[in-house]
Amino acid sequence: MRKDTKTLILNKAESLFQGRGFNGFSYQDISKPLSIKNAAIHYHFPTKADLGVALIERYRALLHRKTGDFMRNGGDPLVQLEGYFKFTLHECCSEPTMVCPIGVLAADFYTVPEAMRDEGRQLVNETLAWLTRVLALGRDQGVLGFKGRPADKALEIMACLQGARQLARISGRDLLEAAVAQVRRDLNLTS
Amino acid sequence: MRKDTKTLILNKAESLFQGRGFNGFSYQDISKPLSIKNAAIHYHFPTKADLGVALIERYRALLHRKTGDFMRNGGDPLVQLEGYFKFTLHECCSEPTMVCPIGVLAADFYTVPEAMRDEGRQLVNETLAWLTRVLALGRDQGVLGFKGRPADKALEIMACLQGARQLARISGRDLLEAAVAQVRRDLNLTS
DNA sequence: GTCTATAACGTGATAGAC
DNA sequence: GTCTATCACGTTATAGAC
Repeated sequence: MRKDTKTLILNKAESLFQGRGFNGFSYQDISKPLSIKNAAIHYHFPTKADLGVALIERYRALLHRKTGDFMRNGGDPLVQLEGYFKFTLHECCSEPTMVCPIGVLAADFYTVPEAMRDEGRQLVNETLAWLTRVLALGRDQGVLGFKGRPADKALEIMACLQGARQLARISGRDLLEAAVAQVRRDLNLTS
Repeated sequence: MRKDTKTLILNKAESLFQGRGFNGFSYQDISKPLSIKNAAIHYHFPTKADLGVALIERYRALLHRKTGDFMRNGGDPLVQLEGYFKFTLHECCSEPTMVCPIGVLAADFYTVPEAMRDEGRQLVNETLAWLTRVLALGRDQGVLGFKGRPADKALEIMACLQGARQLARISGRDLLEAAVAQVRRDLNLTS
């Protein structure tokens, strides 16, 4: 079950990226625990910018896969919304003390290569567009209740989950679950 | 109208901190535009940790002053809520492209000295407690409508504003205003 | 593909003159 | 309170052997 070095580097870099920010880790932080040398990292990712872009690209691909999975489940908007909440709570980050890639990207935005910024913009826009469709469908079917345009509600929900993860990191991880519960309450979702 | 060097350093550091994160700027980034030397910064703030703590402390004091001002306006919960929205939209950051101190702190949390983390925890807890009181009062008076406990709604609102600022930075600044508008809509606030 | 060795630079920090 | 000069270290990155 061993993986190739490139994947091991990406995995380690990902947890460092989400744990300490793009400027909060160095090549040494990756190479030492993997028992390799810095030069090996440079072979796979010539510059740190290349590594950063690869990280965002991989996360974006993961999200594509996930929203695709949600969609495949009969297209039921409730199932899709549940999938999104579950992803946010348990899959978007390897540990509860991590910050999701979008949060890291936002904080380090102007210190990061333009290619990473581009990836981030697409990530945000795609997620908002997907969530807007889910909400519109749910309200049309009468299984979701909210005021205003679906696009605005989608923005509010995504922002809330995004911000809740920040607050949870600073002040206690249960804040994330409490925020999701309140979002569900607002949408007239029981259970 | 000239200010003392210590304040000038703090001002410059603040915009760098909110613009690039705690690990995204150096003493040179402060000293060069101010036409002073690095050693002058070390005189006022012996270590970068001291500078970071001073930044959070100052922001926390600003927020205390603001929530005090809100309270003084007759204690009307609507006025207080408006003040909070206005602060978030226009006063919490010097420019719309900045990230608020809490967002920066969350991203850099584990790379930052413990004293800064402590300040951050108090900042979050105090703000949530204040907002909870405002919401409870507003619902008791019948001028605000929401489901669930005031503490959960306060968390949701604060998280939403926090996250909206992130998304706005990545994908366009109008997202922040749109998110606030939706929060107001949810609370049955017209205008 | 991974290594050793090294370059070129920026970093936070300190000592001591003025 | 601010300066010059300097330190010890970590950083990203490259060249070339294996």
